[in-house]
Amino acid sequence: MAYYRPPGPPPDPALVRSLTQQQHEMRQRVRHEPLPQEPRLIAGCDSSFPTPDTILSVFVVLKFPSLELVEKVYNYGPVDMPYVPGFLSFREAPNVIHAFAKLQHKPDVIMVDGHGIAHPRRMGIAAHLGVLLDMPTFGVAKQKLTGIFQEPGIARGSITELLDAKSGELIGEVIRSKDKVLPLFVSPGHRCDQATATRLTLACLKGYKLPEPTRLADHWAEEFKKEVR
DNA sequence: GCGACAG
DNA sequence: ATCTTGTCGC
Repeated sequence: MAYYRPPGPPPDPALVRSLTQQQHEMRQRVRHEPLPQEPRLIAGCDSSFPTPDTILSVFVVLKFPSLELVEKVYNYGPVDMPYVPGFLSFREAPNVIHAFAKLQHKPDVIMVDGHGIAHPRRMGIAAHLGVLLDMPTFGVAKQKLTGIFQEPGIARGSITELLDAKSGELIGEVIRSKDKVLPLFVSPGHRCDQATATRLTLACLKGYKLPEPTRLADHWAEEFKKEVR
């Protein structure tokens, strides 16, 4: 845990206002609903940074529910936007979109490494990408960004709700994906609902803390990183 | 006023 | 996210 974080360069107030406005507008386009049909292909998405100013985004596509890997692609490019909590998508989405375009097999749903609506303005990167790609998406994050919750039981499969501290609104679910490991934060992005996000996450567990789509995207991000260095 | 703060 | 060794527990 990061108990203390040294102060980084202060984010430009004007930029933050602009990005906040963009999120409010995009939020109006988000829809929550079940998938039209059971997915045949599920994708995993993740990004890494080979150097401080370059980003490498990865997409893996797996058959569902067998979880057999059918494709993996990546895109590598420069990053301009700095990291500001709550505005991660503006820094990563552009490159992620380019990686998605390289896929030969378009998935039925995308599992994103990060939050869906479990975000201050309900626009985490999973929701953001869902709107831009007009694809069903949901987020699986390793750390909480916002909300309150009770610690789920230590047994794999235990689940508790992630609620907005002020309104009490359900913004996600906290899932113990493996015995005794820190829980995951799962929330719908776009064209997906909480029940589906949680169900698919559980269906993609293979004994590791991370579900296969995200775990493999993470793995290949490390492998591809060697190629661009 | 005091914390919290995805990747 | 990224930089990093040894170490604890199943």
